[in-house]
Amino acid sequence: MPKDTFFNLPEEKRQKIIDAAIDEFGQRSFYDARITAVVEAAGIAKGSFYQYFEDKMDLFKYIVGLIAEKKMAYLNKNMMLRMEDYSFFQLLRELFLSGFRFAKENPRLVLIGLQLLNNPELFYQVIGAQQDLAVQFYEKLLEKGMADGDLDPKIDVKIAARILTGMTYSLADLIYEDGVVDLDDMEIVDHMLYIVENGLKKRPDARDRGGCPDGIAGA
Amino acid sequence: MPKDTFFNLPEEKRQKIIDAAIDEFGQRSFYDARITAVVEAAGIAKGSFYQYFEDKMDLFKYIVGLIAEKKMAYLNKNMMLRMEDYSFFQLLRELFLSGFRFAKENPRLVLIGLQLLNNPELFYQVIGAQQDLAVQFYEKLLEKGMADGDLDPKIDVKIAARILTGMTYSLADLIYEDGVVDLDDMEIVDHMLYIVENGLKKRPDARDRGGCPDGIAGA
Amino acid sequence: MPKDTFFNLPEEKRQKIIDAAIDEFGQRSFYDARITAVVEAAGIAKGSFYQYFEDKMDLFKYIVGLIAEKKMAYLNKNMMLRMEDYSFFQLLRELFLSGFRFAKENPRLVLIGLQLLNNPELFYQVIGAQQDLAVQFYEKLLEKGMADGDLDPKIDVKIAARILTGMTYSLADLIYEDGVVDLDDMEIVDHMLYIVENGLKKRPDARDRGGCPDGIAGA
Amino acid sequence: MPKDTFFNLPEEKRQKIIDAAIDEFGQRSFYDARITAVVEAAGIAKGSFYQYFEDKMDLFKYIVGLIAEKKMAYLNKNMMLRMEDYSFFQLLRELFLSGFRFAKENPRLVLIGLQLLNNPELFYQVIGAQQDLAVQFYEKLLEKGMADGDLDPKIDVKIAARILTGMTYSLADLIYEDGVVDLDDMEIVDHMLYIVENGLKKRPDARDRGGCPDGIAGA
DNA sequence: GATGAATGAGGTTTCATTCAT
DNA sequence: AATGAATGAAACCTCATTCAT
Repeated sequence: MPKDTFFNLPEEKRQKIIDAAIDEFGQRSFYDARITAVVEAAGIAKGSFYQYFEDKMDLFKYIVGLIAEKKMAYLNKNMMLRMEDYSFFQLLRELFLSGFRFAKENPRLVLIGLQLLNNPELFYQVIGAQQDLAVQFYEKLLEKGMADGDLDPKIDVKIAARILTGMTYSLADLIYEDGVVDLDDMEIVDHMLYIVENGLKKRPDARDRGGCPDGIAGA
Repeated sequence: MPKDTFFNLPEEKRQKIIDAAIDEFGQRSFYDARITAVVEAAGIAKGSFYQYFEDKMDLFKYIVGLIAEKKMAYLNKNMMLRMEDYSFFQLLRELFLSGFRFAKENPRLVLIGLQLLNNPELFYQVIGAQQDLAVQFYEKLLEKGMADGDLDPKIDVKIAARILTGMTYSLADLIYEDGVVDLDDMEIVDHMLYIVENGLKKRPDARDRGGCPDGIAGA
Repeated sequence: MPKDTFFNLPEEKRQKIIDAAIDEFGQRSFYDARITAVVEAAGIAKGSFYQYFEDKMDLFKYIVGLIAEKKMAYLNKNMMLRMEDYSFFQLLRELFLSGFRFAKENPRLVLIGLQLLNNPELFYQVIGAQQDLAVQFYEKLLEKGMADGDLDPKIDVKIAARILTGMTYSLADLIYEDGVVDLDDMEIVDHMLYIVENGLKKRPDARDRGGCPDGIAGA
Repeated sequence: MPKDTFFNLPEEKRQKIIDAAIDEFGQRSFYDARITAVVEAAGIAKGSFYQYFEDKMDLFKYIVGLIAEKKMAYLNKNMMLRMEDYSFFQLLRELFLSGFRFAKENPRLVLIGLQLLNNPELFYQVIGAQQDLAVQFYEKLLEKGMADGDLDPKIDVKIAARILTGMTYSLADLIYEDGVVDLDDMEIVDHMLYIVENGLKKRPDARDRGGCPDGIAGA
């Protein structure tokens, strides 16, 4: 956690430091990122930095926290507060859309997040022992969908949660490559969801597919 | 490329260096990885390292090449050579299975590969200008499946390719967390494929879903 | 250019660094000189050096600049500002004398300067594209002397400028070998000038020497 | 001195090593020159080098010796063997001409020589305590000229020897800058000699110049 | 005698962090 | 609270020289 001195700073200065840190962590890996660059961009003295933060990791954790917070803000709050009023697929669509919008508008922040995902050691230090929150959230959502009878009961919830989480990241990747997909935002999300929905939803005539997934195992 | 001197080394010594390098690159990012640590772990003099490799990047490229080579070896060669004899979903299953086995047996190597994926600049230096091969490969496979009439024609191939690539990585993630899923290998793959297959396959009565994905857009 | 931090240093410390640098560059070529030796002699931390200077070249350029500055200070300023009031040979004598005094009192500095002269590549990096200033200056001076009628018109100005420049360096050489010449400073200069003056000056009866230099060519 | 093994080498191989060494020492200072580069260019093994030479310095000394030898070869031998049959100025002209030709045809070798001149420490190690041979030679020559009555008796022999040596180097400098002087070789030498001759030669009416050099001292 | 791999000291440079002002 | 100079560990890399084959 940043020290009190940091939070006592005038809003403007604090923001400058945050921006500088995001810039640096967005361009270089945690280990490669330089406090020197941050303080220069923020226009503060090197010594001051250590009066606001314990060390480099302290700053990184703080920034990662901010990112998570900001990402949450992209969610439709009303919807999230009344989750029980929406169907599984409605909620899923909102999650994808908000993730997409966040990534589109904050590509630098996504990069920082991705860095964490693929560096378990770093992840452990920053996020601690807790499981990946996104996976947990999707698991909960899937359980609800299952309970509501929206989902194919043959699906393994844990695995489906992984797939959905992975798709969130795939979504992010699509941002970084201009022109790969020439649909507009909502369409991209809809195409993804079209596949997912078919993959997950309960269908009345599930019987015609036999004891899947075991049936597939024979292929 | 490593220098000739490296390939002239006794097998055992060469392997020790490779192991040391994999250890280091598996634990730290490319930029953070230390030649010093590699030579110490390998039990060679620092100067010797530079008689085997041009520099740190040279070593890294070599290791990445080894990984790609090893990963290829997990594929069922007969199947890949006669791709036209198999259905889309049969091929997909083989790809997932081989990816899964590789990840299961070489978790350290997967980590190094993942590092590349999320560092475009590094990726460019190591792999060169070529696009992500996995995505390209899945695109080709999907086009074939589409031509064979195995797939739902409403699917966007590029987006589906992303999803499948993403799932490959999700699969890898499952390795790192013991006990998250308590199914055995083939079952995990089958559960994933069950979802994917439902998501992608052509179904006779597609009409009952209306002009999806646009139909979904109204949700 | 050294960084501000260097100029903010207490005079004494700054001088210690300069002295250490001069010592090192005086004893070893630029490429061979060791920052390590400089910081040790100056009694500062290695890191500190890089807070004062960009790199080794930065330090070297600075030292060379100091030398040029110091050398200028040996010139009789009044005389240089009113060059038109003096004859060619009076000016030449002042130049030699100042060069001699500088070399006598700063033998280490002369060494560093000489190093530049015989390393065109280094010279180019440090001094830039400009021609050897000394040669240019002597050319100007000779042209003036020619215009004033002080010099033998048969002389080739460019070649004479080279000779004079070379003599400046010869003068410097005499410093390094104690006792080679047992005259005092002014006498050494006067003996040199005696030869030069006879060599260059216009003489009324130049006719009796025939079409020299071609006449000499027959010798 | 190189070891016997070196002299037992086939002529061709020996020459290749010499060429490689000259190339390297011509491009980089002694300290900066790399044995590695020499052995590569010569196509021999690193270990072999140390069977031919004691160390880097041993090679350097040998090369410098070769250069001196080669330079001597440019002198007109007949003339040098019968020095007493020629006048001071005839001999001087031959020396300049041979120096000029040598420099013109072996610019790389001159560079190596110049390196020595401006690094007293290196000079001492390579040439030993002996004085600069060129200066000594010019001193002898001047003494002879003086005895023969060719030279102005007011001249200081030691100083004149320096000037002449310096001019030899100036001559070398002129080689490196194409187009600075647009005369052909002999003309350049003649112009230099014209100045020198006027500067040094005895003139019948020396009286009209008063007690020079002291006369100049009043300027 | 020839080879070339092995060695390790030593060089420049970077940067997080401390500390005196 | 703010500053920024000082520090020194540690990184990459080069190269003369040795030594086993």
